[in-house]
Amino acid sequence: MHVAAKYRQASLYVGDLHADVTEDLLFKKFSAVGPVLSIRICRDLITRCSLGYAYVNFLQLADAQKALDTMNFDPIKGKSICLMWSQHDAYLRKYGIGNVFIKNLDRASLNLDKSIDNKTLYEHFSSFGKILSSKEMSDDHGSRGYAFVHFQNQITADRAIQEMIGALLKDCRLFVGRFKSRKDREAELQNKASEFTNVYIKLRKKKKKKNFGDDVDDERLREVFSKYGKILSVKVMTDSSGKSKGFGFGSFDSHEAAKKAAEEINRKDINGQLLFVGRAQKKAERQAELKQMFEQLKQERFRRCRGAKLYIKNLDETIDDEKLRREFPSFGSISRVKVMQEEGRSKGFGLICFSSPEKATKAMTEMNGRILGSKLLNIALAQRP
DNA sequence: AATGAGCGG
Repeated sequence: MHVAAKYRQASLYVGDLHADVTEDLLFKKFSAVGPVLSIRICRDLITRCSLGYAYVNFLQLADAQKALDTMNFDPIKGKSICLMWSQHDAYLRKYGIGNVFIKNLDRASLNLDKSIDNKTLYEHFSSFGKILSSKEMSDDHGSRGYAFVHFQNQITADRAIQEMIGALLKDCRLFVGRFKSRKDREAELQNKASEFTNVYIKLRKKKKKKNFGDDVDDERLREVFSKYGKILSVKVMTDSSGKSKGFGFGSFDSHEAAKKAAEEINRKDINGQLLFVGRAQKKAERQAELKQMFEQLKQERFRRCRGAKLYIKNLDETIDDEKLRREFPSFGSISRVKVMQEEGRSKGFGLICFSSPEKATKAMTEMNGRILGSKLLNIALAQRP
């Protein structure tokens, strides 16, 4: 066997190194398990700054194994090192075969020494077979409650999953499963969302009455939903005093029923109020969607009003949107009128959008300086931002 | 609830 090839077998990759760790320091540490042939910390060619990883080449394979078994996650200069067999083939390193995801780990204790948790995890799971790498994810606040253990082969990984799923670790019932890439996971969630069985229901906004009347309770909601299929549960959300928050949820036993309910009740009315019914979303998802819709609306409005928007200043306090609109009737279609308000009171200025710049200009020349209520109108073309 | 990142001479 070629010399280089021989030593490569006893070569360890050392990652997560503190920038100040030196070859000397590593040599002292790893020589404790057996003779070390060479050590190299990889550095930037120009600055010579540590790239945060190194190779430790042992003379004996058994010593490398021993280092891996006993020194993984040991802190050097306060930072836990991460030991792996040197593997130059990026495909083999990154490919997801044998990679296991673990969640619901205990994160109650703010454990600043992350090496302990990592060592425990590594020791626990190495009883199933050879591990390429493992890590419990953490941040400044401690464990994030999930981890990865990458086994050398899938059979071992599946056995570990089978044995460890539902196992108790520090009072936490673990979830263990095959690792899924972000892309796969997103696709899976998308799939699940399209097969929804939970629906959200509320009244579409009106000026005064925003939500359900107080007369819509669980029973009434059950009635509304009942003709679409078997209902597992309904719930009108209430505040701490038991008053309806004006929206609720229904859970069906099948996607078909939920879909039918959403399609058929949406835009129908209940006690004369128009309803919104759709797939129940998580709050963050709903908020993101609303935000995006609002942005789009704003942009559309901006495009439509380009060059045709007037600012009206010095407005009498008694003038609201409707009164302002009525004062500009003869200049063609007005697409939008808005009197700016603060706590329900006019701020004394507003804007009007016309269907064309010509109509806006005409309106301005004819209306500027006119008296409305008790004040002289001050009109200007809105500046392009 | 949560699905990573890392490889020289």
